Amino acid sequence: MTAMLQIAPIAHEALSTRSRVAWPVIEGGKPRETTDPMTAALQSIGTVMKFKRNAAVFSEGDPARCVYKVVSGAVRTCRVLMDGRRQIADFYLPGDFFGLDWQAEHGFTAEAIADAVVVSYPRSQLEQIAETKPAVQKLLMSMLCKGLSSTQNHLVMLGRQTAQERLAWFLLGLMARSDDNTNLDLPMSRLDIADYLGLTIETVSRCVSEFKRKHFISVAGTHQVTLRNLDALEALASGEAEI
Amino acid sequence: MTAMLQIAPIAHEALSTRSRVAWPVIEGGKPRETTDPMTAALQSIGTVMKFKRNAAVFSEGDPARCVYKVVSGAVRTCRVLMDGRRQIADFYLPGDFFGLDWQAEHGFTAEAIADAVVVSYPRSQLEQIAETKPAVQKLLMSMLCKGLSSTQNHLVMLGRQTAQERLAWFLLGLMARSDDNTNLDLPMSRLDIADYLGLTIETVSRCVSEFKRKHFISVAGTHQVTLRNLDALEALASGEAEI
DNA sequence: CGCAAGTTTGACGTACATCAAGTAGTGTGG
DNA sequence: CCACACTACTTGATGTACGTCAAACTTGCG
Repeated sequence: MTAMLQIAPIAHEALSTRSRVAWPVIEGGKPRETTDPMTAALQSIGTVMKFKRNAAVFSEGDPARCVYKVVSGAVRTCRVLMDGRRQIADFYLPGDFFGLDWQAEHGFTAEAIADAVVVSYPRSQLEQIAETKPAVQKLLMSMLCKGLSSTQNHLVMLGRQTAQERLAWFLLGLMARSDDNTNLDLPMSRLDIADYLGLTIETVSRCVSEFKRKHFISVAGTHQVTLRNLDALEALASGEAEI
Repeated sequence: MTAMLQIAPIAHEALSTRSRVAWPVIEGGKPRETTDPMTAALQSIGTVMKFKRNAAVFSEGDPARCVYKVVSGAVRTCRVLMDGRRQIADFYLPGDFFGLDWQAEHGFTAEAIADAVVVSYPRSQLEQIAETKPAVQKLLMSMLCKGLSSTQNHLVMLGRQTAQERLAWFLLGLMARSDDNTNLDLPMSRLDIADYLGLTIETVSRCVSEFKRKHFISVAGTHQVTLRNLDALEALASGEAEI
């Protein structure tokens, strides 16, 4: 509630890693960024940073000084309760912006799911640009609105959907973000999925098995999923009757 | 996903009601609005509207043409699944703005909880004002950010908290919104609370009884609650150990 | 290869949902 | 003022979806 304005710097723990790891396949997908006004205006003020798997980009309570964009890899924002329960608010894939809190402090911790490259944009400079360029201002607003809207959908899912409905919703959401390709690469672990969907790892695993049995999906190597029956998945995700 | 741009007008069903009902006691509380730049700029473009209990201010899928402010009464935003399951995204009390979707369509339905008076501001005019007055622009951004932040907190609660923790969180949230007065008026029904917290009406009722038994709260007439042990409630709400 | 981390599967427990009666509150008309 | 109905809330008995605990199985990197 009270903004404490702590002076702790943005977490740079894993900034200088140069590990030669294969980037997640996700990066092979079509780049989400075309030549929008934002990209041009932002190129100059961005700083490239690298993070190893599980390294924090920023932590809950850090002063919200920057906005970030995923270049490669993937990022999650989450909060951990005192007894270890964790809720993931969102996943960010290449091209996605995150950390747009625009308040005194970040309310969530952001961590790299897989080794990630991220560009950071100082908020102060971003605000300057926005004041002179209404197009950028509007883009910021629209990004915030999209975030709000997706968070609200997440809310409904967590409040009222069953485990199977949650998983179907999750898979279709991922599909929509990867140009409606039914071949999905899940950069995150089962635990991440569970904490995103408000379930346990075991329940997620059981639902995946159930979907395989019903031929809704097929799985290769636990991180490659192919959606095989979109109609059935969509019926589940939107809260229609069980089969 | 696809913006259909339907031409249906904003719901005006209950606009012209003039029923002489006692307004909820909430209105007696301190007005949340001081003389901010927004208020001045907005006074001219606002339209006052009245809604009877349960009347819709706007419905899911309506074109998002206006932003609204509660003058008196209370409003909820919710979504109903096909089989009747309902999730309430937020409650809005006098002074609160709602409907700030800033997208093609409203993602949720907004309904009056108690008979309500609301001011509507056309988005087109609001955008004009914002372009010339950066202060208004910033206020819009900050309102959006606050909404996002509160939705994210809601998310964690729905994903990872127990029934008792949810109720404690809810009561403390209401308290914070009413100038930290421990005497709360709940304008909403037990069903509304249940649908906000992702529970059933019976579970909410049982938790209220449990809190009474433990002397965390005392209740008069089902809608007047007094918080009697803030420490215990805060410990619960933030996910500390059970007692 | 070989180990450690991640995932799946099974047996069992529990918090919350569901179903079903009650018991306030609230408003209406005599 | 009470009788009536109606809606909202509470309480109890029982069910179930998902969590927990524990053991096997896979996967993938050193």
